Amino acid sequence: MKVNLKMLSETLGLSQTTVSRALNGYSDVSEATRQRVVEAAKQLDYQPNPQARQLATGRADAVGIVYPFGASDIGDIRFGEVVSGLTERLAEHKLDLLIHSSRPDVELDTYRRLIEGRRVDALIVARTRVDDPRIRFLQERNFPFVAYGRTKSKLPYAWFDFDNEAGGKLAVERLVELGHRRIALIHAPLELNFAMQRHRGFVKAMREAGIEPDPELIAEATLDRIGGYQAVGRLLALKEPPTALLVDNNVAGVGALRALGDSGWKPGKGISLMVYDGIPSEIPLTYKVTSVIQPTGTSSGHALADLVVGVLAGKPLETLHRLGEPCLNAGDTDAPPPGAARSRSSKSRS
Amino acid sequence: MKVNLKMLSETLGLSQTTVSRALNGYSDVSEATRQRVVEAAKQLDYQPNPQARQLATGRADAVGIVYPFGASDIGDIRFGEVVSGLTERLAEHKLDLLIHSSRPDVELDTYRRLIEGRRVDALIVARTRVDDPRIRFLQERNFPFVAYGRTKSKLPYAWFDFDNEAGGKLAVERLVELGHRRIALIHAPLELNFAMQRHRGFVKAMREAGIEPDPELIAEATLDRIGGYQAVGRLLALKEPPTALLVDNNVAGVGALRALGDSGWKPGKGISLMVYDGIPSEIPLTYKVTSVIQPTGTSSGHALADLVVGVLAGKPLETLHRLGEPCLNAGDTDAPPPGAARSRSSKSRS
DNA sequence: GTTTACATCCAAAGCGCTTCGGATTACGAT
DNA sequence: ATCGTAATCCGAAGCGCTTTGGATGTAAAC
Repeated sequence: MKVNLKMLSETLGLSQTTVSRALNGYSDVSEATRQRVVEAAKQLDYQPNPQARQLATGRADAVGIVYPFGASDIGDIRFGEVVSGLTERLAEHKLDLLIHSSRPDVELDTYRRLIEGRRVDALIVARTRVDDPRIRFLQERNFPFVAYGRTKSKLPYAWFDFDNEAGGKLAVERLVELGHRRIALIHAPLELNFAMQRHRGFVKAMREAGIEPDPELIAEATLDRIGGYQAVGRLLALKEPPTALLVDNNVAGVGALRALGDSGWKPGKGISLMVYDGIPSEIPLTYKVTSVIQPTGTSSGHALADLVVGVLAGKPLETLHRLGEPCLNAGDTDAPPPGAARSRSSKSRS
Repeated sequence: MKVNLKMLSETLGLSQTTVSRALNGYSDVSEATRQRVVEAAKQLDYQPNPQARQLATGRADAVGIVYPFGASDIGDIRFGEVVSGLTERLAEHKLDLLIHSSRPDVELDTYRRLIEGRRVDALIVARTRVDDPRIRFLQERNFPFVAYGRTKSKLPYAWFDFDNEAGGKLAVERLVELGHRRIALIHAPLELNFAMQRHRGFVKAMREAGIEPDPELIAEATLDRIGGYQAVGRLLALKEPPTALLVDNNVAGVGALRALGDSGWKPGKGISLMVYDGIPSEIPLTYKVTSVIQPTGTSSGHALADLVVGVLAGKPLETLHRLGEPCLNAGDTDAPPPGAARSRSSKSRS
């Protein structure tokens, strides 16, 4: 038989009020009784009924995330890790994660249902777009949320994102250290926030290195394998092809890798390759692609959870921003430009 | 201001009882009033408070799934799809999906928390093991659950699984049609349920085709890329190597593919390759690997959801089994055995 | 005209928890 | 003695819904 507050309080000879307050850490119950209560609760294996508590407090003790229906492309590889870190950290705050999926066209309906049905206290908006209707929707109703990725918005909101500009800079610096000057960027469409930021980081870093980026070497590629494949084809066909390649996402990166392979390229020789986010680990078996990687999915999940907790605690939104620091993950696809002295790269600072 | 049952019933001039019963489809309210009620509810945008309802009914209107913490290997690629299909179908029954993650060593604690905290009405046990403590745990407490994958258990339980034997048969039949007789199987450790079943299907199908499987051609491989890579190496080193290769999972399959590539193999020539589950679509760009594939993740999700609903409805567990039918997905890695007439394969029935 | 049987509707009692607004006691301060 | 204060504790009123056990009215059965 499930024990409830009433039973617990009766066996203790206390009122429900006191027991409840003792358990919830109120200050108007003596330390002695609190001990007794806690002890008895453990003894009887008392577990408060969440629904009753939620009804009384008006909270839902859950946060929601809407999963893009049927998605299995970019980001998915990491999604599991994010969920993992998220639920782990949320659990520490007694929050559950409610996951829903919906097709993009009815996404807002799903949001509406979750909000108006009071099933969640906050939402996490994944895969933000540059101009994101979901965020506008939530801001209009003043519903707590955390954005996973930034977006254009005048109003303050909590977000977690990667420092995409810094990542571009890391990549360029490394390639320049290797001796490259004709560095190409293959980037996703610039309406995507991350693409825009990475592009900006690339250009800025190039200029800081004293190299004016050659427009010819900046290739837009659709966010799929074919895009990367074709972009490499175009770049290799130039009269003066690049000596190094930076791909701003791993999906196009796979295509780029394949295109290089088809052209007889071998890792470590000829063109130097660097991919943002890292090629999914299943692919290269015999060598590793050098990449600019983000914090792990798990730590992103933790960060998101912390932000959610902050939002729910009513902290000012301006303070609720986290920027994940990218880092360089050296692989086997670094290569000096043709004719360069190898010494350049070995002199490089870590 | 959020409208509740009381307000709704007052504006209608009816009792809360009647309104509630009207909304919940009881038969003791006239069709006329039901119409009025439904209409008014829509008008006022009435949304019942789930917590209150749950408190009153004792249900949680949610099902839980425990996600293996930090997992990013096998199955993950599909996991998103499964979740997607699951939440979609569950939503039709007004059930939410609660997702938790936990490290394997504290998995049972997570289960206990979810159950005793009454946060969920049922659980989905993913990635079943042959002897699964989680299932024993749930059966002991008589808590509703659906297993995603079968397990050893005397007691009846609801499960969804693939017809792994049938899949092995499909594969073998196809290879035999192509003219192969020296067919190798690379399989995961047999303590894994799926591996055992697929192995059994392979052997059975071979015998039905009149071929006694050569133990030399059955290679166990660890469930990772290296395992597949090494297994292929061993097989190719035989005095009489196989002319066709069947890999029972896509993780080892990637390794096998790489091993073949390193040996100078080209798809469609030399060894015929077939992989269970299909190589993740990111990998081969210029050709497709022939594979035995399962129903999509989404449809698995649907099936799981249906089973959950069945369990909650109290249907006899013996009736709550679903077997996903595998099918052959023709790719470019089919190849006739050396010296065989091509006509064999073209004569094959679809 | 009285019964029986439906068909409709409703009052009130929970579900198990939180919390507001006191009550009670003890004790040094006045 | 009396008062003020602080420290503890508790009664009772919800939170918003479902559900039991009738009440009421009406039409068919006797």
